[in-house]
Amino acid sequence: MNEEEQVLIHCLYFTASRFARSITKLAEKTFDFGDLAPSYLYMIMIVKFNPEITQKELCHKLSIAPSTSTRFIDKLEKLKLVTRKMDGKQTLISLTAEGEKVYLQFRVSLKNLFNSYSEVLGIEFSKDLSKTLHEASNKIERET
Amino acid sequence: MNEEEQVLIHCLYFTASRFARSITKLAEKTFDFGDLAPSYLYMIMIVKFNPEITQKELCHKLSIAPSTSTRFIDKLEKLKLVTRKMDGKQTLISLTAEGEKVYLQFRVSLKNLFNSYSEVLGIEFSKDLSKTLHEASNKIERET
DNA sequence: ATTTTATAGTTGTATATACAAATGTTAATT
DNA sequence: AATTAACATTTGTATATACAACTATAAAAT
Repeated sequence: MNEEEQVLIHCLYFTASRFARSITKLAEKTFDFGDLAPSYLYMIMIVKFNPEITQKELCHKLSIAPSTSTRFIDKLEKLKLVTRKMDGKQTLISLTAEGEKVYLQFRVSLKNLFNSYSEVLGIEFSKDLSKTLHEASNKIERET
Repeated sequence: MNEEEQVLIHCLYFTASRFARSITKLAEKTFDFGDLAPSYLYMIMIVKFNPEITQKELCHKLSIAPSTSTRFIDKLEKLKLVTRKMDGKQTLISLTAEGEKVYLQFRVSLKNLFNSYSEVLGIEFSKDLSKTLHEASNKIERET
């Protein structure tokens, strides 16, 4: 193995970005929701479990920037999947009935996605890796 | 832990994207190259180790789409860090003297980046995780 | 030799995402 | 009560990235 490869393999920034690209491609193939990219579906899920969640809290749970959340919610609102309710400084987000329906489909797709990558990477491996990444993100976000 | 968190933690698409965002932020803080985002630096490194590399090969080594490579090279060419040489269907990419200089600085920054995340995640952990992600990407790209 | 097919790269267009500056709203200080 | 500071969200703008359609070149098949 040459030096270049060594560097690429050992750089977590590089391997992590590449891995995210690979698995995003897989996710987009598996999730067939017309216009909705996978990230929107996670937002829907979080709202499902936290009705009237504040936008700030949503950002935190998804690890996205506030401006990104505004754009996501704009789109979901236009599609009539969530509603905004202003409450002083804050904005509370909830699902519409249509949003609930999409959520149910999403859960099915999630299983499919899990099966797709588990087939390639192995079930236990996938679970472990996912947990590891989750914890590593927490550490980085806490410490920086 | 509630169901929502369970789902988020176990979905590799989600944890991988989030982790990539976290570490990209760290990388952007560490790499201070004015206009050049980290990905460009990796491209420079690969060209450094493979003078006259074809664009296709570059795409493969970086796992990026051809159109993305065109845009990257456009930018690097404009900054006079690489040169294009047409050769039939193919385009060969090489570093300029200025590109070589940037490469050297980049290697220093890479060490800094490694130190940043190793401090938070641990040295061995970081190395292992990086290797794991590298291999997992390979598997996914091979099998899909 | 001409036509067809395959391959490499580019261009148009779209999207997720971010940061910085602006806006609006509540809380704190004087 | 008036001013200031803090906070939440939005808007403007930029960027990495992708796909699909296009162009240009080379290779293969007739």
